[in-house]
Amino acid sequence: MAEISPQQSAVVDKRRAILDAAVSVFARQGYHATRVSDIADEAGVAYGLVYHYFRSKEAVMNELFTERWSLLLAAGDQLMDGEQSPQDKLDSIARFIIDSYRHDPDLMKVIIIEVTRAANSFGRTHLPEIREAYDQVARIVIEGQQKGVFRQDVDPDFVGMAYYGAIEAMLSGWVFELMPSTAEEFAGAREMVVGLICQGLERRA
Amino acid sequence: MAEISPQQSAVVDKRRAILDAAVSVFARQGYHATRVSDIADEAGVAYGLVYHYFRSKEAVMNELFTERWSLLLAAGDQLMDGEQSPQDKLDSIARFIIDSYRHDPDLMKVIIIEVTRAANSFGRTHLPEIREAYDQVARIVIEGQQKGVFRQDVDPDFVGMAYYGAIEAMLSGWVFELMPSTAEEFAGAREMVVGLICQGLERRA
DNA sequence: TAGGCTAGATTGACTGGTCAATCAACCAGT
DNA sequence: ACTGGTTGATTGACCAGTCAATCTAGCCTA
Repeated sequence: MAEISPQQSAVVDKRRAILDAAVSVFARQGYHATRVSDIADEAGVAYGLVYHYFRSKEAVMNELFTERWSLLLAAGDQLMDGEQSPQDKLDSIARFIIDSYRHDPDLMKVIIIEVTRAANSFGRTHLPEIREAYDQVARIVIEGQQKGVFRQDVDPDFVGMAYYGAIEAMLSGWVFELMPSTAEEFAGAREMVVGLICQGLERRA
Repeated sequence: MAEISPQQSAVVDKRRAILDAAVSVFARQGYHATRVSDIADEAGVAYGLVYHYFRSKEAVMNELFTERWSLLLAAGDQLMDGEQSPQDKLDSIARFIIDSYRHDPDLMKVIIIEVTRAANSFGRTHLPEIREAYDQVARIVIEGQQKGVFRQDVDPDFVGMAYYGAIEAMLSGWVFELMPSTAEEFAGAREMVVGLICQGLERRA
């Protein structure tokens, strides 16, 4: 049989294939239960090739995390300069994360479970980048406080952690199918977290 | 005479020693990085004795989790019948968790990191018990809605997850020393989460 | 009271299986 | 014939769990 679909570039990007395979295997079995041979098999590639492109199994995971997380941080940075209200900025952050999940559930599942919430394995390693995301929220809170729309008696850093904590919990609910994950659910859930936190942050008359 | 437990006072309780040792080793190295021999060494006991008292390394962890989590659930159950306001009930739950952490930081660290947040290893196993805790919060929210003090447009189950998510994030901050953990910090942090969520839940005029 | 019997506690060397990582050989394109 | 991608069998380390041997304490019997 002829090839079903010829690759666009002359050389098939095996490195990419390995990363994509890793995402789906990690998502299915979890990082620890995944053997390097599982990744190679899923990618349709020889075992050793994984080690040609990556220093170790851990390096594969790190690459996956960094690729996506840097997008998230970039989106957050861009937000900071915008003209939106602090509430809308918080909403945009939640939206970006949830859209990431909708767009590539496996990848986000892996990142949340194996890195963000796995605070003593990969979470340890990537703590600085994770905190950077908390800090973005904190900076939005400070802005809201300066503008007088948010109460003064909360610690911005603290809100940063709590905000991400709540969003993570929500994603976990979808990942583990504790909650339905239809398009309406995604939107509804986002409005709920953002609404809950924003009203919680409001300065009172 | 029906004296207290026969040989418990004379003979050192090795089973307890093993559990206590496991807590501190798990807290120090994490579950996966802990060898059974580490636990035995820390307990000052032979390797094989661990298997005399426990079916497996995993069974040790399960015992630790269940011992403490059942206390938490019991405290929550007792709360439900009380006369306190919904807000005070939410506060009591946060207080109980934080007090648990103050009383035995290593144990709570292990439970949070290896079970509660490790949603695809032990978290999977103990999902029902963990959800039970979310449900307690959800029931409090429902009560608040019925009394008319909480807004109607939030899903109680959702708030349950978000509430625990926020508290977990806070504990993680202490565990990983991202935030100071003095007595005042503990109290201040509790007031902050509870205040944030309760104001977020308030029905508006 | 000594001696012997039993059950349970305690020991740690050993086994069996798993898997990350290596490496020498093999190809394909130039 | 050289370079760099590609292969997969092999190695070597690690560690959970087993097991047979030893110890201890209570307890019965003579």
